[in-house]
Amino acid sequence: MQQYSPKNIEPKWQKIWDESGVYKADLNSSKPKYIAMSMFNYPSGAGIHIGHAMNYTISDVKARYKRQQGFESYHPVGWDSFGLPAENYAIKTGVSPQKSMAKIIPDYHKQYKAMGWSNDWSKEIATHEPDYYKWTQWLFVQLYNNGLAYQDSRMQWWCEKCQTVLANEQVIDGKCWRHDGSEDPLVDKKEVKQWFFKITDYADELLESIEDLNWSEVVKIAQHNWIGKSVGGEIDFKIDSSDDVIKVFTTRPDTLAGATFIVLAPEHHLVEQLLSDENRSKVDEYIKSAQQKSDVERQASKEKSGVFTGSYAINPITDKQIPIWIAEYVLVGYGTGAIMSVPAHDERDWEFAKQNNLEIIRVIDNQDPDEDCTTSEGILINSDRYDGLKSDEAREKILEDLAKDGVGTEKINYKMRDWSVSRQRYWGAPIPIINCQKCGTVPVPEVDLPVVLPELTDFKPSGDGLSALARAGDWTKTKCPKCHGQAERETDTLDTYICSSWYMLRYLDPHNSDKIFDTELANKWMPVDFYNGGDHATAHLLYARFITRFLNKQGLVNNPEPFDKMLFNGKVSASDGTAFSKSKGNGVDPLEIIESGYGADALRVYLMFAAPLEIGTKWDPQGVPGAYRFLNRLWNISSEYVEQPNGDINDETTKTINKSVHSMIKKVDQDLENNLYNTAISAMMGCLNDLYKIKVESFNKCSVWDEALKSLVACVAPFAPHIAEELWHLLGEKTSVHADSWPKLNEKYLVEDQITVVVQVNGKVRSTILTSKDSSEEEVVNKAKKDQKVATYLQDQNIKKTIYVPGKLVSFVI
RNA sequence: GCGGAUGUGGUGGAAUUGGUAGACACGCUAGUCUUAGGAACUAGUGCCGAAAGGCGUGGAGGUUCAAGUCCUCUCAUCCGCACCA
Repeated sequence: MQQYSPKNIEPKWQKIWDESGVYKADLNSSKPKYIAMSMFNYPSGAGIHIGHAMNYTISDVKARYKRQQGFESYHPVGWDSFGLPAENYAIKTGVSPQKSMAKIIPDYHKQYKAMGWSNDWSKEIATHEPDYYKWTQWLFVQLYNNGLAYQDSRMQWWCEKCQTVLANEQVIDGKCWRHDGSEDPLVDKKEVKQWFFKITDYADELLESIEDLNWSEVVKIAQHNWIGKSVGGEIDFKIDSSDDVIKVFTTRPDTLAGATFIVLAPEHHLVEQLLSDENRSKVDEYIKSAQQKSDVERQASKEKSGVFTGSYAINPITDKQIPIWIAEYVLVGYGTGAIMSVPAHDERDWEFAKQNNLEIIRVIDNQDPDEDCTTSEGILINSDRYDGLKSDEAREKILEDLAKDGVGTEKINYKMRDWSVSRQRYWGAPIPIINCQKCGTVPVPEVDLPVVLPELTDFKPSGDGLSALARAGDWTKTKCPKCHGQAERETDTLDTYICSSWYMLRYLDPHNSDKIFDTELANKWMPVDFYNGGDHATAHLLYARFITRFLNKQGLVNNPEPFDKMLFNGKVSASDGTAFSKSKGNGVDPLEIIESGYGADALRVYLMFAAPLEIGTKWDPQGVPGAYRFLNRLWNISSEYVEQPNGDINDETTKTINKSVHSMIKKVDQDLENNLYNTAISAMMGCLNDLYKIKVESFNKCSVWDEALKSLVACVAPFAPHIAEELWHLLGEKTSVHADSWPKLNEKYLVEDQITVVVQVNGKVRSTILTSKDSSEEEVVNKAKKDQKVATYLQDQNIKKTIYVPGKLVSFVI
């Protein structure tokens, strides 16, 4: 008998699968389709880590399960290969990202195959290839042509030394990643012209359709909050001794009379003209320090810092002068960048007023809570002619009156902002726009796509906030498609989130050179049946929804949503509960585990068994050996079995085997449908333990044992594909276990003749009795009473009450 | 602060509509065997107790014949958003 040795069997089957193409999906197949995938991989030089092992195994199990059930199952693979890390690496080393990707991606091929993932390699895509980004650019042009792409300015991190914008990631402890010495300056914010997609046009439909999504709740809630719809009003506050007005968004127009001051964001466009001379230097200093903080930092600090501008506005209800302040916690990006402060009815405003000695006026009187505690509705006070109105009446009335005077309007506001899609960087898809002095911004005609990214030797940004492409000389010079005059190419590139917002569609038609994808194929295969990942609850998942909705409106795909089931899986953290990190050296390398002899199968089983998928888990060094032991036992019983002589087994044993195996099948089926992988695996372990006990008594080659072992092997196959394939063949099968092999549940084996009934006395379990499944209530209760243990508790006392739950329990109350 | 969860043995975690709490696994203990291995197999393992029995799902109450599960209050931890006007 051979020992279980993953080192021998895993590479063997990987090669055979490669050659036989068992994982190649026929997109035109007449079989029912199933597509399972995990979030796009960004290829870095470090190779796959345990998080990848987790994510891709989850979707692989799903794809394999469906393939074994006879679905045309597609588990795609591709690379989100544009992006900042490759560019940073290129800047440091001078090696072009094109060259590093050409080396890195083939390494990933080996690693994916070593993990035993059932990817269809014939349809592999990579976003940095012109064949792919031609369509990313095409998509940009469609959005542009539909009025959904526009240019505007937004504040950006800025490094004075590099003369370039920085990503959040490139700002480290307030300094530029390349200029982080003690003499280097802190980074700053600067207004930069950018391209935007008008995702806010889709805010309502993205919000409304969330409830229909079959997604992990956490993601749905996160998206809901991210879109952040709030209904209120926009109110004009006239500036005293000026004709200008400050527009303010509020969800509480009813509290308008209590607005005792105005707060502007430091970047608000009116700040400059509001400053009195004595306040100017103080305010300038304040603004500068605010700009060195991230939005998060500005809003997180407990101190409600702020400065007075020296100017006043007029409250439209009370006509009182109210001071205009500046505070960093007010952001330009949300609402109008200005708020009316009602300290009496907003905790944050209250703190600000207290700290800065500002007036506080109560304008809502909450009724005595004793009168009606559930619907206590505030009544307006100190609000001039609105006194006595209920809050929600006042909201409407005040807005109505303001509207009549042309100084207010109803307004719906969203927290979500438009999607900034331009990057002043080299390693991305060039924005397909030509800047012409005469015609303005002109999209590149479809025949001229792709605009190929030239391979440079120097990848540093060009200063003045431009990408390295600004130095690409001839490349930038072109003719205007409209007037044919001299013109220049846009040198910004596209945000990589665009690449990943439509890739699921390209998976369905990866080699199409005429179209972004074939609509018929997309209609057949969309939406993606199963999608998972442990990141991007908002950004990527929202962008993919937005783009799919856009393509749907263009008539390119029927279904407006990209992903049917989306599982937001937990992460594996280090044994000490902290995140895995290179610098801490607490990482676990999946390939090392495989090569150490435990193999990919044991690693996969451990990861899927450790915890429910939606909950994270700590890495347990004993976990993989434990999973290995299970597989080893499966190996040993199968190897022993094929050496047994032919023979019969008795009816009793046959029943026991069938019952164990079929209840396992039932549980595994249910759990795989519901993504409860951990309990599916424990059901298989339980079944294997049963078979070990049975084989001591009766172990002959026969159809019952044959079926039992094959069923178990087939159920293990999605999790541990290599050992399953090996044993499947050992047990005499000629075709692969990875297609059309799923065992059929037969409920008749699950029927019980004898049922265990629990007997309670005064609510405590005192005994259990065995009864026939056909027994009447009377029979069961009588049997329960006679049970020796129960009888000692009942003694001769009166039974006040008897509760009978058929097939489950008898409960006596005495 | 707001929103969302989650609290079960030494550990990871199981427990349909309320109906035998602790499945499965790790760890540990004892034993068997030996081609001494990263074995394999067998038995045991919630806590207290010699046993009978009692106690046990963060804590305190409550509903019920019966509560991990339902209700009220409370404590703790984690995640998301981040002063959202």
